[in-house]
Amino acid sequence: MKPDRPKVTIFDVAEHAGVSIKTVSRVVNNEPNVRENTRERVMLAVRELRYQPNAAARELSGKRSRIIGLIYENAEEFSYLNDVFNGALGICEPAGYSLLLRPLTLPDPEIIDHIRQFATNARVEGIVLPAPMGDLPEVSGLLREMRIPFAAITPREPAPDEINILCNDEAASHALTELLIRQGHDAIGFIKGHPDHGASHKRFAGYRRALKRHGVAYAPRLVRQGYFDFESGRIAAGRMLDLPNPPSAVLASNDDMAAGAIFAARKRGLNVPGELSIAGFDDTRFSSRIWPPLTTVRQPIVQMAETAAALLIDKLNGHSTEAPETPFECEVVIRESTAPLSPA
Amino acid sequence: MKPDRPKVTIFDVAEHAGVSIKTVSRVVNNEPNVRENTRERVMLAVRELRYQPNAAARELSGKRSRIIGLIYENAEEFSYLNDVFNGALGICEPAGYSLLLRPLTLPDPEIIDHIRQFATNARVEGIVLPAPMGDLPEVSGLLREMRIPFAAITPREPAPDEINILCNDEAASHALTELLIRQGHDAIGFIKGHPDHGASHKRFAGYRRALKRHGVAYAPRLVRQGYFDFESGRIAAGRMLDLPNPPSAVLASNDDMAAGAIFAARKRGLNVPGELSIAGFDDTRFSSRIWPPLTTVRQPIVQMAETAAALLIDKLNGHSTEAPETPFECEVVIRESTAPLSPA
DNA sequence: AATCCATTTGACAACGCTGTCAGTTTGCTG
DNA sequence: CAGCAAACTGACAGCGTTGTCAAATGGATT
Repeated sequence: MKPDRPKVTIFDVAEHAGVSIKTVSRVVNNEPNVRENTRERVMLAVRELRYQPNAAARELSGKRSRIIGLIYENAEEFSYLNDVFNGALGICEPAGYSLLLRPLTLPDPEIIDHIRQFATNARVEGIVLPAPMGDLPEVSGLLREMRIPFAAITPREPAPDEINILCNDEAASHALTELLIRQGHDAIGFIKGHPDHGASHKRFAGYRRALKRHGVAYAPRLVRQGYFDFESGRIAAGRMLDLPNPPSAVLASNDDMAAGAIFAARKRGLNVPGELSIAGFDDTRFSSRIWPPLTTVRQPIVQMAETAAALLIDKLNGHSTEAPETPFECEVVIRESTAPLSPA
Repeated sequence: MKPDRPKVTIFDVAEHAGVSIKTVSRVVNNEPNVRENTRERVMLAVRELRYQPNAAARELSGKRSRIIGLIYENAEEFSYLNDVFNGALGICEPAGYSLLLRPLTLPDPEIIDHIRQFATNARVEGIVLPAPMGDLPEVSGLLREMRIPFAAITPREPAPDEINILCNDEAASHALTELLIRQGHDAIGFIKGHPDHGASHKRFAGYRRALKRHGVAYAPRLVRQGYFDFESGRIAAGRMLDLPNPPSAVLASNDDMAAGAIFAARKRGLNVPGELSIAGFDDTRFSSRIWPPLTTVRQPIVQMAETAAALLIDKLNGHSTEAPETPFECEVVIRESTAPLSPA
């Protein structure tokens, strides 16, 4: 059942190198106060014997599990999770940390218990909280109370001493809206995101600011509530399109809803972008693969997750957390789902 | 930095219940030979003190890490991974296991070292290998040599005493091809999948068997090599469509390539399904959200991953692994990307 | 009541590492 | 070359469990 290879322990290395186990420990953990000469001798023994420290013993003795948790909403709609996983894993791996996933289905009345159990049972040292987990006050409150360091990836105001990774959603949304206005659209529909996500509000704010700046009247009838999923986008867009004076462009708060909007347009025989321009947000994997390819906003999710993990690990290791307080930059990606307002 | 709550240890519970620590251990681990009376007393103490066994100590002493690894190909194209994660996590969680992810970028010349390190360093007890990891002989060979139990999710012939989860790819492909033939198509293109994936061969075999069975001539010019990604599907389909006598239907070995095929058709101004029927395989999340929604084959990935994890855990716990030797059933999902051959 | 097993319980030694602290060596200073 | 601080090194005690094996208990049988 278990590997047969006789386990090499710290004692074997110590003997081989002619030092005490403590010295081996020092070398392996890069602690100071070891003569260069000695260090090399130990390193050699480590390599020759292929010594791999026993993680369980380390944890038991040193109180460091080297495990980081990642709690996420288990909604299949949020395709950005893959990027989050990849980014975080890419940092944890070389830093000697393991990443433990914990999906949660929201809303979850027992969320507190679930997280508490995850934190205790899986003995995680720190936790990464991609949106919308970082937006939930009960979650961040619990972790704060449990004194478990965490890094939230969400556009909320950074709390003091807490790691918070954000990007300029508001500005990107502003830019995207501006693009549509410049293309001649003046009846621009907006599909809001899930109200519990910080990003939803930022994106809506950018839209409104752009309208105001360019003197386009804000029409509440052209704003619909969505929930970041395909279906809600399809329904919200459908309602707007069935209006007496439908919009000539629709801005959805994410790509899933934009895809829903395209679907709704197609069902009504509308040509996109000829008769209706549609833009999304996120630049998910399939945004460029549906027809027409979506005009959208690309966020550097992988980098954001990398930064979250890196800062968290720094913090766990007691380094001063030099948070980069400038938000990450989003980028408007113009594809074929948007076009200048046709004279018709 | 760390939770302040004073840790409750097995000693506290023992004292509280008036028994020895060993008895507490027995109760907590559901071992036999404890008087019912005693058991209840201990359980009570456990609950009152909210005792949670220390995983590191357990592992150090008992040699059981309760960690399962999941090694996967880090190709963003394989959206079925989310289902695999969810299925496996759903089983591991309640069984008290943690799931550790290990993405690998293929081809990886150092794959052996990477896996060896993952297995040792992360001290996993067993490993889940979704396709195409289970298809790589060096991977299964290494795990066999290291005596690490694994569960492969891939359509290969089950090795004796090894857990192998598969579904009837071949039959599903046969059914899908048959559907197109019944709709009047007799020039049906086929885009093969990545040659290193067992599924590719099964799917191609089903296609050929259906052609033969219905007396449709097999035309090598209508078969192109793809690699399961969007781009390769787009290119392969493009080549076929540019042929003097293009096919009236194209069957792609997965949905990403089918999406690529739709894209290629659109670029050439072809109406799908009016002038070209396209079908895929996998029923990924966005298959029903692109236009036209894809006719495809749905595999019960979540269930397959659940079964893989469950059987693996059974094996780790020494239970007889009653492998369900009947493959899982795929299901043809008919949507709007396929239509009867138009008389034109 | 004495005897004998089967069942139940407990004492104690691992498990492999890091923290503590004391002991040893080294390199300077005067 | 003694004297001393600073730089190294090592002995040993935990960390919280489980495995081993001996001891205690209880019930059935003489």
